[in-house]
Amino acid sequence: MTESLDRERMAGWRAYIEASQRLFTQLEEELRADHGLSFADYHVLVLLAEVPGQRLRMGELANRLVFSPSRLTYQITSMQRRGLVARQSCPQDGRGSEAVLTAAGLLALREAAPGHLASVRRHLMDDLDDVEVATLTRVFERLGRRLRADRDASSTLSD
Amino acid sequence: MTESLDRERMAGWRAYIEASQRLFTQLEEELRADHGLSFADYHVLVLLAEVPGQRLRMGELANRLVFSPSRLTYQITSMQRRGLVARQSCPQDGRGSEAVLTAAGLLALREAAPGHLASVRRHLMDDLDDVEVATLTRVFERLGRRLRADRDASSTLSD
DNA sequence: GGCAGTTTGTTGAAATTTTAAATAGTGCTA
DNA sequence: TAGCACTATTTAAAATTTCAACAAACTGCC
Repeated sequence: MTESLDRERMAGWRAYIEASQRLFTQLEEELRADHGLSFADYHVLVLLAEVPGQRLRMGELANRLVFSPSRLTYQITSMQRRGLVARQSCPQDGRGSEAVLTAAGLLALREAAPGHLASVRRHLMDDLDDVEVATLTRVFERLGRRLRADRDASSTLSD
Repeated sequence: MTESLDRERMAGWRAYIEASQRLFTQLEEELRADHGLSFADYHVLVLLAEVPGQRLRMGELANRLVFSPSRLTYQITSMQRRGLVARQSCPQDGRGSEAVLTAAGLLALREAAPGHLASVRRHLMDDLDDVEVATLTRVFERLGRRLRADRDASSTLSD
């Protein structure tokens, strides 16, 4: 009984991971072909655009993206070269620096977003009914909260 | 109205992608730390293990993993070096080759699977009720089917 | 104030991974 | 059998990621 329940859950897991992998690959391809942006590029632009001042500390950005510090440095340097973001040293903390969305970055996001969101709708959302959307949202918001909490907890283990 | 519906759907999308990214990162970390396997390694092992003869043509494997041919060659060569798979030329088609699961590969999978599946349960499945599992399964099986169909269709466009 | 210990972010070198173009070998078909 | 298509690999280059050091700046404490 637990056995068959497990099997059902594992089938769900398999379906989830395989379809997600495929979906992410597909979306990244379209984003790159149509707008020259990687998934990470796009995600950075979104995160910066929706925050007051359109700026975030490197550390905070790394947390949200689940990137290592040096990986984020690389990512931001690359975006800086393309003019999508700028770097500013942090007023409050001389060690820190902030990534700031540039006008070009905002423009790039505005150009990419409609097409990208249309892809998301076409590949995923349009096929879901309201109950499914609600369940999906609930499940993944819960999961996200829990994973963030886990991460915070494990980084505090050394205390 | 369509407006607010869209907003709900987009919130769902955001939650889904962020939590999934976090989950996959976490699971890959554990898999690598505990068993020295990448997600791709593990996935190859699973695909080979569950197919009769424990062997798949390179092309078929590439399709299932959504890998380019040369990327798969690299992946399999790496696993071959570690003794997890072997290569055999295909009897039916002299051009082709097959990746075959080795005893060591099967062993590695058997060692890794319980811990990995436990992680999956702990991070994701244990927190879902039956209705949520059913919805998740249904949604992603449908999505997977559709994405596979899309890919097949687009590769046949040249006809 | 000044020192020890942290934290923040970057750097540079190395390792890994991915891509793109060219290639070798085989199958199919006119 | 010639020509074209298909399968997979090779090669070199590019892109990405990690790791270990590092510098600068903050903290708290004496």
